[in-house]
Amino acid sequence: MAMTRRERQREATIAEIKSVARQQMAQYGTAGLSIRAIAGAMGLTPPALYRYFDNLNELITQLIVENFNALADALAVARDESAGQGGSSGVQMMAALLAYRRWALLHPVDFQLIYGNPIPGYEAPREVTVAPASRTLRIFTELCVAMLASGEIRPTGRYARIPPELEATLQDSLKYAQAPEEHTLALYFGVIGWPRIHGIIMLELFGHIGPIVGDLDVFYRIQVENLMHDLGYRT
Amino acid sequence: MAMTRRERQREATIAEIKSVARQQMAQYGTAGLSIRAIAGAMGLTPPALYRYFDNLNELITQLIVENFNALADALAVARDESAGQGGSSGVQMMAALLAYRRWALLHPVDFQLIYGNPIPGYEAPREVTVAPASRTLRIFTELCVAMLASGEIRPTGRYARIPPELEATLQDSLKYAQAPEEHTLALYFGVIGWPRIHGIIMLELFGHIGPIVGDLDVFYRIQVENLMHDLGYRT
DNA sequence: CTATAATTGTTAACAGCATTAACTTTTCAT
DNA sequence: ATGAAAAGTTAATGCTGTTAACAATTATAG
Repeated sequence: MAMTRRERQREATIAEIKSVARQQMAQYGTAGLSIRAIAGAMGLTPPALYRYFDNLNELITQLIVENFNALADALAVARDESAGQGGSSGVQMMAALLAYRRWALLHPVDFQLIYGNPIPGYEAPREVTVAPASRTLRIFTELCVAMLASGEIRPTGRYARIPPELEATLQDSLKYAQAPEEHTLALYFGVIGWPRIHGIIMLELFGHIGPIVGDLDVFYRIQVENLMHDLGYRT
Repeated sequence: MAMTRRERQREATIAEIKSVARQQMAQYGTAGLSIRAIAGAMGLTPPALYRYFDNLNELITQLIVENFNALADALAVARDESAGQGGSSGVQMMAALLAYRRWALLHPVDFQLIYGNPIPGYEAPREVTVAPASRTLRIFTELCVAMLASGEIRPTGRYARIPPELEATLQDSLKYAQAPEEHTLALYFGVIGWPRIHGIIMLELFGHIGPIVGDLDVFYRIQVENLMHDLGYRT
């Protein structure tokens, strides 16, 4: 890992580019992402940036990857903090679910960059983004595994078993992720739960439900509790 | 409503602009929205379009309004068709919920235009978009009113009563919409249910859950049924 | 220590974008 | 038929990403 002086310099410049890009976006929205603006803020001429990125899309892609990772990290931190305070798997799960929204509200532009339609004409290359993008769901799923194992969640009724039409594909997904087959129900709970909270945040970010329900902190917390309840969580 | 010949011509031109804009967007994504491209396709010079729209943003805004209305219309049609076939309120509700996704899949770009971050640097003026944007939630809410009134939905447990912290604001929202106060629970169900299906579609559109669950038609249908079940719907 | 190569940066230019101003043509109404 | 209103054009401004050609800097090998 020994880096020459120049390599370190280069890494620093790349980091600065991303940092400035992030600032610009936070200030002016996803529209603020402009090669010329970044270069200007760094005291460079625009073409200089092309020594560090093939083009603007590549820069965006790297920002997206970092955002996916930052979100997943935030979830992991929230989970671990909860665990450190002796929180059960269910408590950890709720902590992670709350962290999902907290991160989205703290970094609305970054959240839109990964879960909205970031830049017109730009399509994120799946082969690069899939892995970091999957981390979020995996965290939720793993917590579901723990909750099922500990019996904190005792699913009943419709939620007690996986819909047969979906079971095969879900199991394949687990195989692909090298996870044990018994986790299928947990994965199902993951893909059920994730969109439930994601939709709230999406609509909140664009102001579609805020004015109606008023206190979105409370609303979100209750929906998290509703989700846990529906999955069979009993306090 | 008597229109002069010139007024009719003008309306036709405006309609053509929007139509071409829609085509361009459907083909090249939200990025395809370009004054020059539209003008080119119409055999006009770019500045000519400024006789019909103050600027590109205004055109986008009008497209957004039309999209909100088109989506709500699609829901209403689905609901009415179901009603015409003797469907109960619950069946109508599920028809509307399925229509929400169907419209999104049929018009992915239009859906992103209203529920994603459409164009960088563009922010939809709320005073114009709020009304058409609210129609969707209203349709869901009204169906919840009907389901509650007919007893098709008998909410239990957590869903039996509105969280006290939210009740006041929800009632205010009803007053604003000149709806009777007894509909508060229905409105609550609306703001619960809408994000639940919205999140699925958002994640589906960006390819985040498709590969995992496989058959999204089935997955979505089951989640609609889960939602209905959680709200207290018993077949 | 010097010469050579690699790296980093610059200037100039191209093509595309939205938008405005000034001017011309077309169309309608008095 | 005349004059006003509407529609469309050309020319220009100032943005954008990107490329090519060239200059300066920096590291490495002899």
